[in-house]
Amino acid sequence: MIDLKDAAQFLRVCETENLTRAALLSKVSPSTLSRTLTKLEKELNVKLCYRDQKGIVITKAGRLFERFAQDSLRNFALLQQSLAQEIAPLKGTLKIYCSVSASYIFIPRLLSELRLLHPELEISLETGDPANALDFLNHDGIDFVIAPKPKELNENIELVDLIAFPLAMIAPRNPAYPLNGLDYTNTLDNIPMVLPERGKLRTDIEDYFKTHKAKLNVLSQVAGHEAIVSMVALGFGLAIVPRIIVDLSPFKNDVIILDKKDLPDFDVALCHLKSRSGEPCIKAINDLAFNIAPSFAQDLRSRKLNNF
Amino acid sequence: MIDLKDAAQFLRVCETENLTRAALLSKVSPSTLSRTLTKLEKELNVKLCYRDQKGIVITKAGRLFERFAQDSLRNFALLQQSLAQEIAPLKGTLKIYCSVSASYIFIPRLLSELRLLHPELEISLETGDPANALDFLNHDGIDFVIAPKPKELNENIELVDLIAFPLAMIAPRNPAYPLNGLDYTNTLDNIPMVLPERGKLRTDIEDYFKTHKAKLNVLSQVAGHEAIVSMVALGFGLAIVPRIIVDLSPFKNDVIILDKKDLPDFDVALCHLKSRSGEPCIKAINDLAFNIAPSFAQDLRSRKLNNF
DNA sequence: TTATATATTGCGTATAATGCAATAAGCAAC
DNA sequence: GTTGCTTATTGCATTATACGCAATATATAA
Repeated sequence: MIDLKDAAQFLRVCETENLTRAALLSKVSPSTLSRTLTKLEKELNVKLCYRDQKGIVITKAGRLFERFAQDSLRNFALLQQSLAQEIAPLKGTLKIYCSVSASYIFIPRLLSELRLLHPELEISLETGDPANALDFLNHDGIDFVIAPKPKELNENIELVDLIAFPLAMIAPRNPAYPLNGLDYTNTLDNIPMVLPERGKLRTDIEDYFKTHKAKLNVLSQVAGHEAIVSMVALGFGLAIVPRIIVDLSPFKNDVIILDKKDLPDFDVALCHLKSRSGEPCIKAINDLAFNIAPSFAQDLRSRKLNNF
Repeated sequence: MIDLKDAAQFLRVCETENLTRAALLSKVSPSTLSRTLTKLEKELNVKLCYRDQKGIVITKAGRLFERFAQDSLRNFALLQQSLAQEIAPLKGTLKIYCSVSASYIFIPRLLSELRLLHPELEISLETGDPANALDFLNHDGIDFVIAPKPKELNENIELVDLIAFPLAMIAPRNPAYPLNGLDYTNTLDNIPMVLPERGKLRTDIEDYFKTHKAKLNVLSQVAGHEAIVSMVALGFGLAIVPRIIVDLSPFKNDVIILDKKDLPDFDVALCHLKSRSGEPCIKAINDLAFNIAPSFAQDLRSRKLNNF
């Protein structure tokens, strides 16, 4: 019989029409997803999609199953909502750690949903440098951290993807800051950069320069993404930051966004210790985050971020 | 994530409120079903039913999940119907073997559904003694048999339950046949019985007398369930037959149905060789039977049996 | 008390799922 | 053509899961 997990994977295939990407989205290997497809087809006795080395094309039967999968998963989400009200409301204190940047993007919606379901639950929010946020899970009694998604997944940590922020490269708008006459629109090499002191964004930027074989000229190092925008606005150099940080900055109009299409995304996730996955509170929060994660992307698109 | 197989098992639990019986219906062991319940509860993070040595009581959350399970499985059945139309219609010849009794109960609906889906498929129907019908699968080129469900499941045979016929004990109505003055309403011992020559019904009756420690007095042996009713009507003895046979018999008004509540059911199933489960045609017919099996029970209740 | 019925759990086994690495095959650029 | 990139699939070894049997614990009935 059909497993909703498999149905969800098939939906990713329908969206992307690309097995490899769908596998990434589903957090399984392409081989697993390939086998899921054959399993579904054997179970349903129908060809769901034509597949060859060119890619994937969903069949008519596949579209029928897609609808079924969508309905089922929507119903399941609704069921979870209904069931949430049957759960004994959680009590105690929930400790969340996140960066200032993240806090005002995710926390409002997360907490307002949480208050509805579990009014008794006290929430303690700590903000700080996200660079080594994951360490807090082990030592500081923190239940969850909202952190940049680490490149290689830690064995002990379970996470829910919250959002993928596009990165943007920014330069000062004021023509009075010519940055020594460098033509920074065409080359990266040796451009003076304002960089975060450390953390995931820092290494992402270093990697980006490496793949472009450009020398990274670190002009100044700053703690906190927001401050970076200010520095750039004042002509201290160029920078790469999540675009959302630019949009929300009071200096937004003092920088220009350069056209760099190959910048990676800056993925943010809600993380907790895998060893605690069984605890009702951990599971409840995790499910909640999983359910509302898609709405963050919507919020991002509509620039509706903290009007709660 | 939820597997529809588990959801179906939970539905059986909701129907019976009894783990052991639900396990039987689902064809799994009670231990498996028990673990399915805990798995579902862990997955959904809710208590679905209270369970102790007295039995099972479904919770409010359980009822919510029951509705979800029903919806999902209904949608799945609808999906399968839709997909069936996408399948390349089957060709060739399908050979079915069944008893005369069974043929006019199941075959009409089965074949009319089949014709709709696969007009090209030729159907060859053979009728005969169901006693050793299963042997036909091995030797006689028969694809399916409709047969009494064997007590211990054969390793090589896969089956779909079609219906459970209640058995009924019947006696002649005509007071001119006092059967030697025996008070057969209170005791079974030594009552003159009309029995089928052999087959599942025969052994079921023998078992029934054994558990009641009553001597089985075989007055006459008859081939064919229908004829048994005639014999009883004519005063040759008492008999135990599927109640449906009585209801459909032209001698229906010449026998009376005795009040025996502990008679077992007479289960009928559609069987095929497990080794052929992978063949598209076998799978299609099997799925079709699985989907329409519940309607047989409805037909039985409403006595609507062969108006097709 | 004994017998029957209930659900659960320990344990060994069988089945299935998973990811890695290798493979095959199309496509594009040179 | 050839090389390099991308695509999906498959062999293989590992791990996880599912399963049923048998034993257990507990309640109900005789």
